[in-house]
Amino acid sequence: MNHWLVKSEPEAYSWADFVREAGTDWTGVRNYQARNNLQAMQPGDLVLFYHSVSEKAVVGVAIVHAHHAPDATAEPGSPWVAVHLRPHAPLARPVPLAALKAEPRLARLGLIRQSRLSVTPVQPDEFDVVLALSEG
DNA sequence: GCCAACGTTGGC
DNA sequence: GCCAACGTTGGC
Repeated sequence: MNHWLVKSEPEAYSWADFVREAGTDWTGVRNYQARNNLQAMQPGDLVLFYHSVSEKAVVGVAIVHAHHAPDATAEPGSPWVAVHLRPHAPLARPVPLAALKAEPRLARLGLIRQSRLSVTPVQPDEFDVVLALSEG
């Protein structure tokens, strides 16, 4: 199983919206590197859900429910894809970006190294560290 | 509000 | 194919 992190501005689409809808097609990604990451997602993969801009914290864990399909919000024939995500569990407490940056074991986290990339892989040990921070 | 990072576009 | 200009994202 692989692990990932997706970003969303909570003003545009929040964890609360996601829970209310009990899942969503993760559409709107228009960057090839991020798209490649969407294409690599498999059902059952766990995905950290990060609120960017106003909150800057990891707030929950989603699970990949269906692997990639053409993004219905993109032009037909375009290369963009979406996966279907469902809520898995909220974090016990949100983990702020500052806490991620302060943790040496997360120094190589994609979110930190490439802050603009909206879909990034997460190593299993990094995933565990984030969960531990939310419980600590 | 500013600015760094970075992707895209288009002229040459 | 190079690179300057420009737009967007997102942290500070």
